[in-house]
Amino acid sequence: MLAGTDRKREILSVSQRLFKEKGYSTTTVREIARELNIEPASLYSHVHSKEDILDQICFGMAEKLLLAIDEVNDIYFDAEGKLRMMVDNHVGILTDDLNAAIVFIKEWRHLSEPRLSEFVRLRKRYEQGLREIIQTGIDEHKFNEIDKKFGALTILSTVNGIIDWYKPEGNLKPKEIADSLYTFIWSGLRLDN
Amino acid sequence: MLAGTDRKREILSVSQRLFKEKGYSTTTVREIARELNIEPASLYSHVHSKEDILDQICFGMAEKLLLAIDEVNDIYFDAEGKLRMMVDNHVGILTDDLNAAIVFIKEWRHLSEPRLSEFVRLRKRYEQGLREIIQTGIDEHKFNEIDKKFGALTILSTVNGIIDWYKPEGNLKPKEIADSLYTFIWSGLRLDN
DNA sequence: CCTACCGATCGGTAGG
DNA sequence: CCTACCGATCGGTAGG
Repeated sequence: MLAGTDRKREILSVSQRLFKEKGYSTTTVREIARELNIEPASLYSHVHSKEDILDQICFGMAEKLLLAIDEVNDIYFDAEGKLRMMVDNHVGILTDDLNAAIVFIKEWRHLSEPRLSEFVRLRKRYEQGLREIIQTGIDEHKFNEIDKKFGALTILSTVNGIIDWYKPEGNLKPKEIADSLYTFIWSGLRLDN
Repeated sequence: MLAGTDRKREILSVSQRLFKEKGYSTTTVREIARELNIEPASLYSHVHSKEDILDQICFGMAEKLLLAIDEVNDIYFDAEGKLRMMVDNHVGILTDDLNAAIVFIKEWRHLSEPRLSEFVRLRKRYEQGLREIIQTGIDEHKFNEIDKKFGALTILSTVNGIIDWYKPEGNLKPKEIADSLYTFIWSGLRLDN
């Protein structure tokens, strides 16, 4: 299977949690190994390097999000539908794998070249997808002639912000968060009329 | 003076830039020293430790922001005025010292106890100030009965998001950014009528 | 998956 | 602000 062996998935899972708690740089391969009750050297049978782990977390999330936004822009035709589904997908993907999402958003810059540039390219493609949604709204005379880049980045930081406070065991469910955020963003962009 | 000697301010300035570029953990005291053309050991005449540098950056920004939001809640009486001035202050403080702002927002968790807890307390006080603004709007029947905590955190991530793309040499000035963000947030929270 | 190990580098101190 | 230095720890490899 694509996700690798059981052991490999365990390594990724433990690493995500540690990278989230202490940051990538501060987490040591010794800590990861200890949580798995194996020797540090044994990790290297499953991953090429510490950065390899970060790489798989970051690109895994990036691919999920890109797939989702491409689907939105393929299927929906009006801005309202596009925005609603985009926010719903985005919140769903982040909350579904919160540790990975936090690492993806906060630790990607510790990737080294050439993967760093490849990652930045994927992120730009996502922003481009967001701009397409905003452009649809402008064409429909629903949105202000807002600077599309400004709008895309503002939407992104608004939805990504949930990772700092979302708690799976809390009473605010992903679907409700997505609904609130959609309303907030839609109203914020909407032309007054 | 409060900011310390010239040399100390140079150390903070160089550290802010390096912490922003590479993250706190990945930056070494040797790199900081090299940029100042001194030996690593010489840094310790001006700061107690590497963490001491991070401490001063994080608490410096926190104090500026707290002072500003307290002023807003003291002076302005209606939600529109409060929100407008809060966004303006917040964007102004972040953009005025962008490197420090980025470190403040992204690296504070590398503080160790007991300073870490003190920092978190300051951040909670700021969120409390934001909730006070939202409450004012609810009392005036301008805002939806939005969950105040959700609203405060969403506002925060929306305004903080600018640090990821703001460029001092760009054509979008802090005042314009603040105006756009204010409109976005105000409309997003506003009751439809 | 383990034992045994390595070169590099880390933050920081002593003493001037 | 420098010279000289230290104990600790890092990511990773060889070889089984």
